[in-house]
This record gives sequence, C-alpha cells and structure tokens, in this order.
Amino acid sequence: MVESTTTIYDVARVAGVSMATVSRVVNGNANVKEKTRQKVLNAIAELDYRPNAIARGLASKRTTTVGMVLPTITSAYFSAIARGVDDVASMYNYNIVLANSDNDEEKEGKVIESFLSKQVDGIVFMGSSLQESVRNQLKSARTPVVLVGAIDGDKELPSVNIDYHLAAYQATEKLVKTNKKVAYILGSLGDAENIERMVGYQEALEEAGFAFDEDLVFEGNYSFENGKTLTEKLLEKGVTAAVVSTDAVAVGLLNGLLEKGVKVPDEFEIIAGSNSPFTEYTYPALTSVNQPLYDLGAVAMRLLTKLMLKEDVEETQLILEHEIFERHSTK
Amino acid sequence: MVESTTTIYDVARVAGVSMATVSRVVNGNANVKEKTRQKVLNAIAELDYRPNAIARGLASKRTTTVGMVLPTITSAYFSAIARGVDDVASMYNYNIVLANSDNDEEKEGKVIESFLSKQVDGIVFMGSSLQESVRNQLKSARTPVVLVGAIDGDKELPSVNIDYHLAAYQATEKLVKTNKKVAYILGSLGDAENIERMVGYQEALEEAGFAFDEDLVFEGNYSFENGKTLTEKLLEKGVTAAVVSTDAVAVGLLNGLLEKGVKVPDEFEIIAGSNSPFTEYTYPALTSVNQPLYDLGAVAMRLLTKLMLKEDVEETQLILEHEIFERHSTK
DNA sequence: TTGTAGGCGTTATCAA
DNA sequence: TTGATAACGCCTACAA
Repeated sequence: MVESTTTIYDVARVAGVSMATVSRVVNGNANVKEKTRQKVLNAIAELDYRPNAIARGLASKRTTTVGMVLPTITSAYFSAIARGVDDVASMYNYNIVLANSDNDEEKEGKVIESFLSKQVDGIVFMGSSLQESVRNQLKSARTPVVLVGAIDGDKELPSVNIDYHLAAYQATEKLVKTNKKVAYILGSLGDAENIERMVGYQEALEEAGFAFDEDLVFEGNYSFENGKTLTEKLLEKGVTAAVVSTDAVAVGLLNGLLEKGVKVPDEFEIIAGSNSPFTEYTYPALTSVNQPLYDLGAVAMRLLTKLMLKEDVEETQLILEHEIFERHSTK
Repeated sequence: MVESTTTIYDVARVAGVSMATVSRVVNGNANVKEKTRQKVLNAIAELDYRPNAIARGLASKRTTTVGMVLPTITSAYFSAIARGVDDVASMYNYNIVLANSDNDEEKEGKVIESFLSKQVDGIVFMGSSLQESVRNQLKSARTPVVLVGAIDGDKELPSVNIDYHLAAYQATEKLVKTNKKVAYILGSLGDAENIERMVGYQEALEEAGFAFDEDLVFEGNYSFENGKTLTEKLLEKGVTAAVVSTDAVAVGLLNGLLEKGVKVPDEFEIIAGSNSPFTEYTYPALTSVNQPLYDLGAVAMRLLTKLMLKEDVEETQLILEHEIFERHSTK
C-alpha cells in the first residue's frame, strides 16, 4: 500500500469525471446525477480518499474549528464546562483546540493570537477574570467569541453565566438563619462576578439584620491548601458558617475543620459554590450551589454556532438557572 | 480600520520587497539583510499582519497541531495527563485539538479520521482500552502516534505508562501484611493493563502464602457510585482491605464504609490507584499509588515531538516511575 | 541577498 | 449536469 496522499484529482481520474464533480459529491451538492455520484463514491472508497481539511479551509475560509481557552483543564469546574462545549461542538462537526492559560494575561493574549492565526471560526473563552487587554483583543477580532463563567463589564461580548448575585444571596440567606457569623470566601475581587457575589452576600446579611463586616470576607486563591489554612482564621473570629465559592477551597476548609475536631454541620456549616463532583465525594457531602456546568458549556457553544453561522440571536447575555443542592454540610 | 485579511503580499508591497523576503523574515531565515528585515518588520507592525497558519499548513504540509483523544476530559486522571501534554505541546509551539471518546470504539474511529483529515502532525491517544479496529487505524496512519496510559499488546505503537504489574504487586504486598482478605477492584479485564495488575496482585498474594481467590477480584466501572455499591459486597465476604485502581471508585468505597460506621483504616484499609487530587481531599486522605500523571502526558508529548521531527528515538516503550504515597487509609 | 514562479488540495465562479 | 479555471495565502526551489 503506497502511502502518498491521494487527492481529489486521483478520485476524478479513477471515476472518469472532473474534480469539480468530485468536490460536489463530497460536499453533498444535489446537482449530480445519481449514476455519476455512485462512480465517484466507488472511486473514493477504492482509493481510501480523505478530503484535506486544510486545503478546504484555505479555499472556503472556514476551518470548522473553534478555540477554547480556560485557566486549566485540571480544574473540575472548567473541565465540566469544557465537556459541554466539546459535546455540542462535535454535534455541529466542529473540533476544539484547547489552550490552558493559567489565568495569565500574557498567555491568554498569546493563545488567542495563535487561534486567530489558525483561522478558528470562533472562540470560547473562560477565565475567572477578564483583563482589559484581552477584552480588547477579543472585541477587535473579526471572529465570534463567547465568554463562559466570565463577565464582560460592558456586556458587549456575548456570555453565558449564572446569576452569581442571586446565588450568593440565597446561600447566605440560608446560613444566616442558623448562624450569627457567616463568612464569605471567594476569588479575587478584581473579577466582576465576585463583586456580584459580594453584593448578594451583603444584601442577605443586612436583610437578616446583621451588619456587613469586611473582616468576614476572604479573598482566597483557588486551592485546597488555601481552604485548609483558612480554617484557623475563621475559628478565631468566631465564624460558624461559610459560603465558599470555589469547591476545592470548601473541601480544604472541611478537612481543616475535621482535623480540629469541629463537627460539620453541627458546629460549622458550609455551602460550596459550584457543585463539582468532589463536593459529593467528601464526608459529609457538601451542600452546594449547583451551577449547571455542563450546560453552561453546551449553551455557550450553541450560541457560538449561531454567531458563526450568522444566524439571528435575540439575546447574547445568557443566564442559566442554578439551584442549591442540600447535602450534609448544612443543618 | 478596514477588516479584510492582510496577506504577505500587502506586507511585501508596503515594505517594498518581494513576498519571498517577507516569508523569510517571518520564518526567521537568516539570509536577509538586517536593514531589509527591519523594513519588513515595520510593515508587519504597521499592517498588523498575522500569518495564515492554514495557508502555511497547506504549503508546508505541517500544521503544528496535534490531536489528543481521551475518554473524557472531566476525569481527574485524564485531565492531569492532558495538562502535561498541553504544556509540552505549547513549549514546542504545537496546539492541541481535543476529542472526548467516552471509550467508545466508534467515536474513537471518527475522531481519529477527523484528526487525520485536519492533517494533524501527530496524535496522543489515551483510552482505558485499545480496540483492535482503533489499533489498526492508528498503525496504518502515516502520522506519528503515542499511547498514554494504554498498552498496545504487540508493543508496536509507542507508549508511555507506569509498571502496572509492579504497582499492583506493591500495593497488595503492603495490605497483605495486616490483612487476611485483600480484594482488588479494577476496570475491565479486557484491557492489557488490568491484566497486568491482576497478575501483580496474584503474585503478591501467593508470595505471602495466600491463595488467589477469584471472588475477591471485582471488575468495576469507573464511578463513585460504583464504589459505594461495592461496599456491602466486600463486607459480606469478610474483606478488610482493598486495592482500588480507579480513584473515584476508591472514594466511593470510602464513603460507603464511613456511612456504615466502618473505621478506616482501623477496620478497613484502602489503597487508591492513581493519586488524582481528590485522594487527598477525602477524610481520611487515601493512601495511593502515585502515578506521575502530568509527567506521563509531558513525556508522551515530548516523545511525539521527536517522532514528528523524525529525530532518533532509542526506546518507544517508556515506563515512568511510580511510588506509593502513604496517607491515612492504611495502617 | 533577493525575486520569480510553480505548487499545496480545495472551493467556487462561469461557461458549456 | 458537468468541466475549466481562477482564487485561497503561503512555502520553496531555482535564478538572478
């Protein structure tokens, strides 16, 4: 079996037609006589012909490829979203090019450049924060972009999110019924979504008649270790409940508490922020805000397909429903 | 700002040189006078020129893109490997095209076809099992392939793995010192690597003077729920320790035990199989075989770069070192 | 050191 | 219903 690439010309020759005709049958163009189509199909099978997507991309200016940038694929949160993106993408015959950015502005810029140079038809962008430079880069690209789990302050870029404000409000509201000191642990306040959460937290507090205390808000990074470290501080301040927006941090906190012999939920209640799988793996399992991670990705990709195909889209700022899964870290 | 694509010709015109020269500076060819180079660079900056990777790919027959197929990116095990792959890939300026196969033979076949049609320069393949059809497809491709965490029985395809046999042996050996009935829970025995594990388990058992009992080997799927369900069966048979090759299953088992009030490790010992992050998140944290997941991916991708660049490679069957992390689910 | 010209494998526009 | 024949944007001998 000689292995030099077989082209559309080879097929045309074997089938005894012109390459234009071969192109037509490959692309499902109706204007081909059935008999001719069969001849071509046979030739294709015989030669084991496989269209060259690169050449096709050059000629058609469509690559059926979309770029996906996320902080890191090892995060349960982002990988769940990514799965939703990929499923819908393959449903529409797109391939996903993956890039880990580590939330690093420079890396983000680079991978977006690289995506554009590879002529992706669209970009799905996830990132806990959206830097100014990146936002501009995205906005000036003539390629459709959809943000997931990230908010563009000006709401210019299409995006898919949950209502962070409401989720924070509800979680806090729940804890404040049985606790006097409820802490909130979130990511950087540089991110629009975390600001929203803060406000929700604050509102629930005040409605319940508690004063907002800045000292009970913790900006954390995203690690398990970080959660563990926080334990002592919380205990010192007399905190007896916490809403934790990052799951890994919530698990860390839980472990910290268990190690100190603090009983959960009897002596300390926890609500985690996004219901990634391991909130269910802990013992006790964590009550948590159930973000529809997979759906966020799926809906984002669906929206992107519309944008890429220039279909009409009514609304580009999508909010998906969340709920609170009660498990065993709350009373 | 008019937004029609600017090509190498535009740059050539503005710089007052031929397009060949532009191509040279873009590709870092040394044969360009410094002064000319500067003119070109300026023109590039002025026009905000970005080379079209698709056209480049067509002309050069290299896309600097590699395909990666894995069962599902939501698995902590595979996503850790994927991260290693991606890091090394971007180090060598390759992009990763991602595809989830769900271990489904048909999907695997399809995505590999799609990768080949997109002219990827190489393929990284992960999958708990390697079906005959897929193996043949991979072998007959004129594109380099590297397997990760998957064994080709004939050892024809390059691969990167740990020594599953040894790992199973060591884990069993450890448990058998303090337990009379040690179970082994693994994935499908249709996979070469699981056969290896079985043998390791059996050897350790026999060396310790215990008879191998088929009844203590459990073929499980890969879910948390599955682990939980297994609890009762294990207890019924009087098992007091288990090696569990899939982490999620191990965590499920742990939870099942805790729910029944069985003390870990005092009354039951567990060793998990791959040290994905959440083995550390449980309470007690799970002792586990530490597979160097990130490295598996990184090494695989590094090997693939050599294959793609047709460099000499001494050995294509790579085995990485593992160890056993003692945490708190063993005595 | 630089330029010319012929591909690379398709798609797409016109004619026929 | 089919077939020529330009693009598409770049790389790469080969010449100059």
